[in-house]
Amino acid sequence: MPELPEVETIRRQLDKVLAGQVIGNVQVLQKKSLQGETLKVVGKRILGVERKAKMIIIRLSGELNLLIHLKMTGQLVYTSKFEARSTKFETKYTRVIFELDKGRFLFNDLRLFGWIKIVNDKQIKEILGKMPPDVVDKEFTPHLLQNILRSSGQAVKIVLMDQQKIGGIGNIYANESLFASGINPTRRANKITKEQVKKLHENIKKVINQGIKYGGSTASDENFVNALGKPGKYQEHFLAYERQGKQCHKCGSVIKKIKLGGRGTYFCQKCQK
DNA sequence: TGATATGTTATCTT
DNA sequence: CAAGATAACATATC
Repeated sequence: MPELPEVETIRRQLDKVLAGQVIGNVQVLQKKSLQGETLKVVGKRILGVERKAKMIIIRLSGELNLLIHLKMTGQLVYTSKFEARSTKFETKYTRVIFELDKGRFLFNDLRLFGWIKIVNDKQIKEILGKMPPDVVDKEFTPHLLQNILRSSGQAVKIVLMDQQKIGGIGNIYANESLFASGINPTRRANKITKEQVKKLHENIKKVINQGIKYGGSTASDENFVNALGKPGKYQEHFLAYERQGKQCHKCGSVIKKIKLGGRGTYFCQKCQK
């Protein structure tokens, strides 16, 4: 669901439409979805929208921030005041509504795993400081990836998705980058050769950037939409994810699906060793 | 009806 | 104790 490319897509759009606006009323329809003192953000100006791994950070005046994690089914959607229907995007899963001077944005979340936290600059700094580099950061080098993989005996796919180790990769992009690299997802991380690590590093970057380029992905069982309520297009370019039973684009044999760490895992037995 | 899907964390097991 | 495995969270859909 929302992984780095999806979250980045939302960030770019939100930054464009929200920057400079002032927060008016905040409607909390589901208490669980918003943590912190709501009243603090009323009257604050939105300075910009940033991202770290799969989290969105909306920077506010007064050294405040909205820290947002969409988890699996969260959506952040914006409507301007000039749009015909003011209730656009509102559903029974709308959890929080932020009213602004020129529009409003909603936090929709079907499964209630996602959250918004109101935190000050100091708290944000602390939280972000503990996080490892994102796959799009300069610090994410082949050398760093090698160190991460070398120190774990877990299956490589599980390590790639571990947010404590690397930021931004979820199930879709893990499957796609391993397919592109010809590496079996079940291979122990510390058994991957140096050349394979280099290839994997390259392909992670490639796949993530493709994902951003196509505005993220909305797979068949997912509900991802961008900040304008539109689905992504990267699913049209999947080579592994959700392709079980179909032909491998490289060798023509059949893509398999297994469960790894409780998650759907797709790969070609012939191409990925 | 019950299995399945997903990101992250809590909790259990080795 | 740490690493690794699995359950839990919520709910729509097949």
